[in-house]
Amino acid sequence: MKKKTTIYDIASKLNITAATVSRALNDSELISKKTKKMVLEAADELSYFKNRHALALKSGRTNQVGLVVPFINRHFFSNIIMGVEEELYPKGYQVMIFQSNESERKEKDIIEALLQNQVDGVLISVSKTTRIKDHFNKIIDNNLPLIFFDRKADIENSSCVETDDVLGGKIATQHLIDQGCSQIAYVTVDLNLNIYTNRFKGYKESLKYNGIDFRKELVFQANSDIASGRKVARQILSSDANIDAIFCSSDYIALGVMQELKEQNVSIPDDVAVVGFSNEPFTELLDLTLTSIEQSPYEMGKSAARVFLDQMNSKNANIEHAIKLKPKLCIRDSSLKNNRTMHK
Amino acid sequence: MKKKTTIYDIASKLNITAATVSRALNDSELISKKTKKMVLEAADELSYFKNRHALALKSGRTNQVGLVVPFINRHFFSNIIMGVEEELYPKGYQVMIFQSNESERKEKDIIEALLQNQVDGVLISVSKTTRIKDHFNKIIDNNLPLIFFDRKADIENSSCVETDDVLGGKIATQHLIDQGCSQIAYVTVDLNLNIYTNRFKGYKESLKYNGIDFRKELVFQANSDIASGRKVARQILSSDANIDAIFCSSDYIALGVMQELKEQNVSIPDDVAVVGFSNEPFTELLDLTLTSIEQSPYEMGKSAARVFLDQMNSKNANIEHAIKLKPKLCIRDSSLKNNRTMHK
DNA sequence: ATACTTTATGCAATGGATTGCACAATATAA
DNA sequence: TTATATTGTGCAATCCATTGCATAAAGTAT
Repeated sequence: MKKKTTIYDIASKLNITAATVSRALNDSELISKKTKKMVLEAADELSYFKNRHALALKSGRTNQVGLVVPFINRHFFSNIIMGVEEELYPKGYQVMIFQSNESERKEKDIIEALLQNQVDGVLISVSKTTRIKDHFNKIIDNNLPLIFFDRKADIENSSCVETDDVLGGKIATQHLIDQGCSQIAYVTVDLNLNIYTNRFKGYKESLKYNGIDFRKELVFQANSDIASGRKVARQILSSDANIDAIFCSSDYIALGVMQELKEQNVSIPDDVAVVGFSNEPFTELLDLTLTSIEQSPYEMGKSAARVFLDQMNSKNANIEHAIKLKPKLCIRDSSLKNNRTMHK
Repeated sequence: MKKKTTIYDIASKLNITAATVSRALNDSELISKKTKKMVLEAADELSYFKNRHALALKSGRTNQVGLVVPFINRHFFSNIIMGVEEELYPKGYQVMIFQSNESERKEKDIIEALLQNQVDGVLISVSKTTRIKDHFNKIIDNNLPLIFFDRKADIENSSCVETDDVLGGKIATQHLIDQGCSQIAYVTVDLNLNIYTNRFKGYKESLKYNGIDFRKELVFQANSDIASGRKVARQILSSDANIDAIFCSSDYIALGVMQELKEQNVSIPDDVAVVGFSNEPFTELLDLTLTSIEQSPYEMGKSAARVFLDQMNSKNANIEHAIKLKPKLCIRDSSLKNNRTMHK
């Protein structure tokens, strides 16, 4: 069982003090070149490396930030992680990644652990089930930057980075209208969640802007999965609503919808155009590629990381930032009507 | 700027010593119930939490493990992370996740950082570009468990968990043969990488086992992407090889192949059956779903985590484990011939 | 050669929690 | 009441690196 090498080991080997070794290792100008060289060589020989815990204990800073997401293995979140990492790693920060599994309990535990770790800040996307917010306030109480991304909680002195979902809803709807559609069904997920109410809002605003009446009977509800998409497609087809487009607030719903429409011999996009939301990787791998709204998770991660850095550098953890990222429309086959068709 | 609460703060508030506070917080039986209660209440009031760095410094243990993957946002790796996390989190370990970006340089840096963090062990999937292995030996030198998963390096006293790729190649090929195919084209990626040579080996072994001659001209090379898959499909179709199946060592190649075959009006699976490898999420989302080999990354993560725990518990970090996980065949439309067809 | 800089190093405290040993306080036995 | 357990706390060292202050050694000026 080999003991770890410390500066004391180096010091005693060279018959000098730990203080000198420490200074030499940190390239202090107080130390002669000769000694520095000696120390560096001895350090290498003994395969020494700094103990970050001793450093953290002494300095109170760790150069670590906590990053909490509901699930690591979702396309959206894993790309946010990428963005955060790539922004923070070059600045010397280590990113500690945790997943809450959408559990309030685990989220609390994680934040407790992060505080114990004395992290320099926390970036988090709130779990769906979280109702209390003591744990967030603890972060603020400790004077640490707290940055929410995608899903926020209402906490004073915190910052947030999110997608402009209203705009997302708008541009998707506008696109369908531009393609000549006017009877646009809307499929929403849980309207208790902010992101979905906002997308819905965008849909309605866009209709209004284009002078199209909003029809309540064109709004349907589903879960964010394929089976639910198929089911809602059947509902839509069997209703009297004579629709020419379906805007789904989730790509998985859109996929289910497309599968069902195809089976029922409804032609996409000519009979019915389809648009999804989130731009999941599969959207462009399908035979009939799916138009969708890109939320740029990678950019969101970078942006959140930059907000963190800002707050750190300005010494004032309390400046609040609120950033809304513009979503982008990715037009694909499911909604792009053939020009010849349009000219008829 | 609020200072962090320490046991000394609690101690002075209660006119007792830090030692007593420490014991009370750790529920030592040396401390009276009355004192414990006092301490617990004061701790809560001052919103105290332990400083993990002080703990780590004292004990030399951190209950943290390092997890290094090439990229976090790959389906395969993010699910490995899930597996590791779910196995280790309940045991009180924190998993520090890092990505090497397939860079040897970054991999080295990360391991240096992990050692500085005094992690209790390292789980890693080696970057493609890594040639040197000093950094791995440093881990072993420090007597820490080193567990490779999916991609290993040849390091003494380390363990590894990997997919039995030979078996994967075999079962995919056997399946195609069972479907009545005998002229099976094989598309490989870089044959310098272990996983691909092993899959190829499985393909050949299976042919032999079934008494089918291996034909060199049925082997093609491609990169693991869609465009490359389309290209290789064109090559295959324009060659004289009269094939009835294509086994691709990557799902992305298989997707490209299927797209191209469809465009050229080759019927799948009746004219040509197609099988991929890795069971990417999109395989079951396609119109024509793709048969593929599932490598169970989640299980791989769990398994790697268990190996780590084993090594920790046996006090002997040096026992080597070598685990091969059995891949599973996921049969879908791209290879499953209609029974009626088969009976003809 | 003496006084004064300049340069290089050492000493010792610090950060927060733990823990072996010592000791005080209380309880029990004689 | 005195001797002996038993129970509850305190003291002080430890883990490792940093850093203000003191001091020794070498160099320069007079």
